[in-house]
Amino acid sequence: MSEVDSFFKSAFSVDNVIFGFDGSDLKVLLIQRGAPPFKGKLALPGDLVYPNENLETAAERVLEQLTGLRGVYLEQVKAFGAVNRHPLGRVITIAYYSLVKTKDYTPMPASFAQVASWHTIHHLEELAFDHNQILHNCLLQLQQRVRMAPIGFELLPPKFTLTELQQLYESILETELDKRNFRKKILSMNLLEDLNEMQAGVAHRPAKLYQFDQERYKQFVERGYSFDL
Amino acid sequence: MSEVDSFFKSAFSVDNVIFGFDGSDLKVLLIQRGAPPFKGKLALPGDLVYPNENLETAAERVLEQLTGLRGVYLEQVKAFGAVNRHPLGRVITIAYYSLVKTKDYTPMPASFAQVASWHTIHHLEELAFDHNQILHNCLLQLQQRVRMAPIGFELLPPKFTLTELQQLYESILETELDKRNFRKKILSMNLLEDLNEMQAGVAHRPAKLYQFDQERYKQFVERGYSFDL
DNA sequence: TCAAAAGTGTTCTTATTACACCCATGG
DNA sequence: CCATGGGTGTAATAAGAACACTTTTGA
Repeated sequence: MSEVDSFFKSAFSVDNVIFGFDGSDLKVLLIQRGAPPFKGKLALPGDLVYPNENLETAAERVLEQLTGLRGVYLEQVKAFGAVNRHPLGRVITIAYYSLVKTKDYTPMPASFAQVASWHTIHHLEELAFDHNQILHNCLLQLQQRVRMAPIGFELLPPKFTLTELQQLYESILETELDKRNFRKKILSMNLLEDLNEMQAGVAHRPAKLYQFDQERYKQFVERGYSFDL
Repeated sequence: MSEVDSFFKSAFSVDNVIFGFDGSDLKVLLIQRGAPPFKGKLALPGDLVYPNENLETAAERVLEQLTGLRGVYLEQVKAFGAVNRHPLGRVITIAYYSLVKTKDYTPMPASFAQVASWHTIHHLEELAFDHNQILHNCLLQLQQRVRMAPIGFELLPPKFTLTELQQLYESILETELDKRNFRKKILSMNLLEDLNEMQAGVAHRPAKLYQFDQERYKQFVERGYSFDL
């Protein structure tokens, strides 16, 4: 084999950290591996990238095969390429994270997965490959992202309460926030529309429902902001 | 060729955006390509990654072959993998940026380069491959980084003036800063040590020289901060 | 009537901004 | 003596942090 050929004895994959929010906790969608290596272990959903496929397309494909979802929020984090990260050969992987509304998710066992299920982010067991490290890096990037631009629209149902929004921020940032200060700040951005509707069927005073102002949401995504809480 | 084999008909490379600061402007070290494709065009220094080489090691190697420098600041940004980004085949590249003191740099024509030289970041001509896009992304990441942790130590000589430090921030962030407010803020961090030395040989009132407090610098790098200017 | 979460303002402290003049040196 | 950049403080404004009680509903 010529030297040049040896450069082409490697493959690349994408791995996707799919975040969801169930109303109180930030979750990640993991699969149980159906084949060696690491058969039976929990892992991030991922696949090899086809030779004529863009990286982002591959990440979208993995997501769609697993969840049936298209057009969701997806962002590349970085590449992981330690020589021995894959036991069967040199495989570098490009990590993405995506944000999905858990209610839109309908389980679809994909070719690369036997079982997919939601897991709480914190205190996770050991995952296959270097996936703990990948997950950790994606979480860090999400935590940075949430301070620069709004992401609630991607993770919350169309109508939500301020407490749900606050819990979303708290579970992403792993911190507690002051209720009054949070409301003051988020409402002062004019990002939310009061729907003049109430929660129903809860065993306490019902909360007002809000939705995002789409125009303003887009502006914030594009121009960014600093959201110190 | 089997389907599995076709996954291994691809290669990966690293490309390195090497930033330097000449005392007034932020610069990037570019090479003139000595071989096709894009022969004669300016490009980021980069190389294929050896089959048994870690990505970061490859980025360090490119940097050292070009500049002779080891142990400098180096950070991965992301992967670029559009199907047609390389005219000769499927090559995805992992982009890094590094920060060097321009005075430490001694030109070393590497195998992959005929000429290397510093260029101002803004208003660059068209580069080979997708290198304009890569450079732009690396600059964005540097701009974010500089708000989270100090980077002056990597780019400035051991002794520097407050005005030099301010010009560094201004050229990275592409903005103008108020002199008094900048000094107030940076000095209040206790990050700088007054050396009780002065500039000499300048045709104006000589400036005080400072150096970084190594311990405190390390703390800030690890714990981060929010540096809004 | 109890439990549970919703909703609501003010004060204090801290950080940010805007702004203009005199000083020390080399040529 | 002139040109050049170095060095300094204050007042006004804005943002952030801390904090406790009343309301509404279902069980």
